[in-house]
Amino acid sequence: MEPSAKDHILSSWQDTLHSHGFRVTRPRQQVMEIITSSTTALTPQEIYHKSLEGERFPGIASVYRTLELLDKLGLIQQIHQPGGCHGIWPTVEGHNHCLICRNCGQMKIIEGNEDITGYIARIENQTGYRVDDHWLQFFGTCSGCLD
Amino acid sequence: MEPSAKDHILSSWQDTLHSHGFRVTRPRQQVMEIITSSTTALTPQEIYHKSLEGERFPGIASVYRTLELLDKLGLIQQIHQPGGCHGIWPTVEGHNHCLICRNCGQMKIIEGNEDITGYIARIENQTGYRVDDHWLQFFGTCSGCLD
DNA sequence: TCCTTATTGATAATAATTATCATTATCAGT
DNA sequence: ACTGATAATGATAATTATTATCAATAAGGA
Ligand SMILES: [Zn+2]
Ligand SMILES: [Zn+2]
Ligand SMILES: [Zn+2]
Ligand SMILES: [Zn+2]
Repeated sequence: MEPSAKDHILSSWQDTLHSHGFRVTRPRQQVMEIITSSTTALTPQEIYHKSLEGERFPGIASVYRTLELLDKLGLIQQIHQPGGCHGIWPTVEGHNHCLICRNCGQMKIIEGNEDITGYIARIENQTGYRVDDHWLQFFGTCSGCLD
Repeated sequence: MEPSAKDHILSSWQDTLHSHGFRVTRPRQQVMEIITSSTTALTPQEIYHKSLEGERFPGIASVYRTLELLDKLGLIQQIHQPGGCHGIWPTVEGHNHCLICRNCGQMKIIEGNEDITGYIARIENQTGYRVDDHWLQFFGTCSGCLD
């Protein structure tokens, strides 16, 4: 069985930890494993509760500490939704947009290649703002939930 | 002096409260006044602390209760940002996007007339999702902060 | 003005996050 | 593989944000 995308992210994250002088500990591995194997953006509490399913699990403080570290290293990002805003998801290289199923929470990352530069230029002219970033996210129903 | 846009929103909100059988009380008026006169999206706590500047002010519980009511009536919405997600802002009629200054927090609402329907169709084909809504928000620097 | 009752304020309870510190375990150096 | 320095953990206390409770108050119709 070839290594999955998840395994690739996991080992890349461990390399990043090591190369920054951070230790790869069991609690950190557990949290990273949960994040990378999820199909939905999980909250810190959800990550903690998932970890309880194992026979050994990290303390809640270590979950938060790991998330803080992964965030500082730019490995994760927060996903915002109308119903809740602490969803954790691996950072994807380059500009992108996310697509979330309202029903089951399943997430997809859309590699961003849309052209809204014209729209942005118009907004800058209208408002006098200089725009340097944007969030574009889509909400809907995934194919599984459509059936 | 002609009535400002803020006064117009305020009296419209009071009408909405009355027409739904809710009383227009002093605490509610204070919270509504703070929200409608702000140039930035305020958190519940910020709204409460601003209210303390007056000689009489609502209890923190009434601030939350008022926000809950305004939200239920669709009069306010939450503004999400990388740094924090409980910003309260008056709802604007129709589809729109928001533009936030990273430096001072000043907000502008852009009446949404962008054309991303082609992009959405492409995403639906790629992913099998049905997309029914989206968030598009811009971050940058306002003209005041550019000087 | 009076009366009904929706709403408030004070505060307790709950929930989420952060701080503290003695103990544990990673991993570089042998 | 063993050892030691110390980064990191777990348990728990502290802090912060939000919600629930309930007797007292005040909005607004009669
Ligand atoms: Zn958010
Ligand atoms: Zn779904
Ligand atoms: Zn500004
Ligand atoms: Zn739009």
